[in-house]
Amino acid sequence: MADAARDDAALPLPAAIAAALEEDIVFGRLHPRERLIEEELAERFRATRHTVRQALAELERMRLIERIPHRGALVKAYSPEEVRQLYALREMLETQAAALIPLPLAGDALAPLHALQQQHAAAVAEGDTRAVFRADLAFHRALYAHCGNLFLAETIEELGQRAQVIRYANLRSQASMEWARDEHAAMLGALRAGDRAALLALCVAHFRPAREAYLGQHPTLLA
Amino acid sequence: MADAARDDAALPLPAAIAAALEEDIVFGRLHPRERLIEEELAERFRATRHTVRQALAELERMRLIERIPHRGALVKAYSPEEVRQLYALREMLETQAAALIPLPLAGDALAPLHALQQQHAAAVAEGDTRAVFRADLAFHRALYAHCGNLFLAETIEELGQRAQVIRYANLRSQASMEWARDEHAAMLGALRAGDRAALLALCVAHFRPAREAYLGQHPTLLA
DNA sequence: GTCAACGGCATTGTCGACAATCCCGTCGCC
DNA sequence: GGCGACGGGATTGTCGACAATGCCGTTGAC
Repeated sequence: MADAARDDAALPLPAAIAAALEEDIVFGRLHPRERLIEEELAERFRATRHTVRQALAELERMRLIERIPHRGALVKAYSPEEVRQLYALREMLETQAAALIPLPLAGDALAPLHALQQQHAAAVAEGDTRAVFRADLAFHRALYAHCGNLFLAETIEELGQRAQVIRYANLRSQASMEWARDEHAAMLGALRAGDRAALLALCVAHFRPAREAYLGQHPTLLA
Repeated sequence: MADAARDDAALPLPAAIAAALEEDIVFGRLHPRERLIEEELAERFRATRHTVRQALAELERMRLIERIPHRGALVKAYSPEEVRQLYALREMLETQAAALIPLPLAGDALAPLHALQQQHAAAVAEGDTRAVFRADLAFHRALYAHCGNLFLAETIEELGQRAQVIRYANLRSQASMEWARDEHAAMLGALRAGDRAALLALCVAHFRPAREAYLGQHPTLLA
């Protein structure tokens, strides 16, 4: 079990608890199938059980946990086949979205993306994995927001959330974080240059490795 | 405001309330922007406010309503531009899914679909719009379940739910219900014959009209 | 006459306590 | 010795009451 609540004060309490648990799941401090007990969490976060309950509902909405009536909440586990299907859909959507981004991207549209990329790079440099995680999410959201279709962008984000355990398993290796950083930079270059083919290739190449690594590491996870 | 709770007993109470409200929204008994007041609903469904709250959370998850903290729940409204984007994504996903269904579909895979189509046809014959609505949902879910990608099927269903107000605005016209029925039959034919081109054409043609009708009818709905 | 501050009312959000459910070890019967 | 019924303990679900919030009409000052 992980350490106590991080002070993400300022955001509503249930959201803060959900965020903390989300990180616990992403960073493997809570493993698939592990049970989440409301009262324990309430104590850990010094909140009422009611508040914890709301946080669990939020995590269920994000599909990071599964709740079985009268039985409680489990960290969700994906079978290799599910991972393959999830990634197939993500690839299809992200490819489509990348194809829809107007190119070249105007300078004032590029600036915020660039700022996010810098944030990500800084977090990588400091080895602050939590910040890397958040910055990476923000970068990808901002990137696909430019596809011009609100629903497509939302769907991509939701599926990305579901895949978090897989996507961010590599946050333990400095090398792969640096890889991601450099690919982000390359994407910005393609956006600026208006090089559609390069952008598409980068988007696909960007998330394939995580899938492979996960499937290699959990070869026969039954579920 | 609509009439009292329908006896969808047997399913958990919050789900039953959510289903009833869902139908109210789909059939236009609750219009976009209309406010949902917890206590009124509690009285109407003879449930506690707590139960109603859960139902609202469920409807929010389905994106049929919007909840603003301390201000309550509103039936969600879509601007014409949002409708266009939503439909663009739906078209893309349903086309892809239809392209992935293995053809021709084996007989024992066809049978359940056929049964659902019959249910739909029966409901159309009786003019039971509620049943038509439910049967149509079931038919499409079963159809796209055959695409072989769980997540794609789920995503299609979720986006379909979000589009319900648009999709089912035509349930007030007997003619369009009969149209839908005939198209379902044609889809089954294409599945059986293994005619991919026909299947794709049907899937696209099947939901375009609802979009046009909605956009025509709500020409400048601000939002 | 206009505008800002106040206060009452409708509504939503949270709490603590209690009820319902399920898992699992124990007992008794065959 | 195996197996089903029973029951205790842990855990989740629900309730009624109370607190917090925001809207809106009213008031009063300038």
